[in-house]
Amino acid sequence: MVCLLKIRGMLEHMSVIERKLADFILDNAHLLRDYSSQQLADAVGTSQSSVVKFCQKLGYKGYPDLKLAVSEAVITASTLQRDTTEPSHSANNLHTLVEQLQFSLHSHLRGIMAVNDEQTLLDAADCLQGADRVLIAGFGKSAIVAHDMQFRLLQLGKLALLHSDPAITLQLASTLSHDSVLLLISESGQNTDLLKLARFAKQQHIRIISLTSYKTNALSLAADLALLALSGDENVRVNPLLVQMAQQHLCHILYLLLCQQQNNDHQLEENSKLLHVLEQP
Amino acid sequence: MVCLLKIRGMLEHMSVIERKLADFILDNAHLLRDYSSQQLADAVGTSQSSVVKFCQKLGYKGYPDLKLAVSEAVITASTLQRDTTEPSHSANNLHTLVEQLQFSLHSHLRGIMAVNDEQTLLDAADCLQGADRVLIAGFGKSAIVAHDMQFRLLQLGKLALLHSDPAITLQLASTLSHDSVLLLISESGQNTDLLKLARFAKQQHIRIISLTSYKTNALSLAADLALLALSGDENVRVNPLLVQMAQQHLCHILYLLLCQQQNNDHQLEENSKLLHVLEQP
DNA sequence: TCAGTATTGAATAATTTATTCCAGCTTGGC
DNA sequence: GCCAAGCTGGAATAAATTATTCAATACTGA
Repeated sequence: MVCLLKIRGMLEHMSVIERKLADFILDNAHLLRDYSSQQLADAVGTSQSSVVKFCQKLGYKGYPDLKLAVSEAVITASTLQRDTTEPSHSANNLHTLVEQLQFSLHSHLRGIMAVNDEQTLLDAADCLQGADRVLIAGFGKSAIVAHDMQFRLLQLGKLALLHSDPAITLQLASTLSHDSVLLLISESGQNTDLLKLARFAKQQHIRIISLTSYKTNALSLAADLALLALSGDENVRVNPLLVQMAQQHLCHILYLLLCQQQNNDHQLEENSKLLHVLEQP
Repeated sequence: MVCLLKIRGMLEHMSVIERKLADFILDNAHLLRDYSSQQLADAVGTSQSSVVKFCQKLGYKGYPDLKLAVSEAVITASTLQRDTTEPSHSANNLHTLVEQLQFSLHSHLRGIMAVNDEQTLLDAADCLQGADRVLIAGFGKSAIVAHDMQFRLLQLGKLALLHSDPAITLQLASTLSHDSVLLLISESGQNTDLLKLARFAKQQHIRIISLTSYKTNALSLAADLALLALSGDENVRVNPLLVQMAQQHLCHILYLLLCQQQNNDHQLEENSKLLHVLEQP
């Protein structure tokens, strides 16, 4: 499961041969079981050594390691499908749509703990916990996630800054201290404004947490802690939804971790009282 | 699955060493993944060649073949277990947290089609489809959902208005026509500003869609179409997350319905090109 | 006891996988 | 536009893993 997601997530950053290998594996995951590295190389039209290098680049020890991971993915996928009464082709259009969306979402969220190092998540929570203030930056579609995260942090009584204007966000950055944290949210990890922010924060020795959707990108490289919300649904319309939901899910996990850490329920209660007052006429 | 059964079935007819091998594999099936034939031989106290012969005797081509079969068995067993016996109380805190969150989320999203009338959803999509513009209103935590929905609609080329200030939102409402739609998002359905908007829209005969979290409330009563994103987790910290995710999920369903209806992929592509440009340095 | 058979492991062959090294290509700086 | 640096991919080769052979030993039934 995770393995194929990982491959899909890296598709963009691959060379021609790597891409061919990736495509073949994604299309024929079930065949890989009976392929040796040489056979795979022949099937794709490359050399055996390139296959091995491809595996290692993806983070596997070698070919057998990848092969096993892919086999696992194939099996879990098929069992999961069997279990969740899989996307039925019922006569009803709407129900099918919803079922498929929920199925994809469920599968993708499950992959989160696999692509993110456990320690990184804990560290990120610690980092936020210790921060005197957090500047969140995310523009475009990432703004939604940023907005969400800001709300969570405020709910915990943590000063979280966010502005939709990149220039003002930069100004806000200048108010940060060494104890502050910069949280950068971007799907591609290439957004110029965020990179500027990252550069500034690096100069000032302000800690950076990134939340992106590809393993290696300018932002995650610049970050002290890099969180990932991979995805990789082939449906162009569904994929962005999944990526976003995955990002928010990660934020929610961080939020719950922080809740646990400070374990001060009264803070939360006060806040919910506050909101309750706001909702009253 | 089959593999381990097969081994068990042959236990009686095995020699001493074979028996030792079988026992070890049955007891440590999960370890086999990382064992070479030599390592297994050492672990059992026999020779590597005996391991291979054992595999062949069982009907496998060789050691890697058996290894793969055992791995498959382990995985199917564990996935089945994970799926049926829900939130495991594993030693690991973080994993437990995440599993529970995902489990709750999955269950709650599944309930969406039960609490929402199918026709209402379709009508809501039609309604949005036909609107010349959509004014979205949602404050506080609902603002995140509102933000999300605005983004989706804009992506479809639909003019969607949203402002964080209630007063300005009211001003925006005055620009609506009979062909417009007002989308009101609120958890409780009691927010005064939203009720004011609803009252105004009613006077002007502007259609209202509500998205709330309780079956009967002032907003849903005032709305022409009432969507529901119920929840009800006992955990005070998790519940708000679930409610919000459910609301967003509903928005996403509407979005996908609209996609289907207009079925104009090029609009989407144009937009993604647009975003691509924005992401470039 | 002894021939016949089965089992085992050391040695070795065969296969598969991993690494090294070099050629060709792209990239970025001057 | 050119050169250096770095990256990519493949041939050759090394290393590792797996499979086979074969001889020694143990067991079985007469």
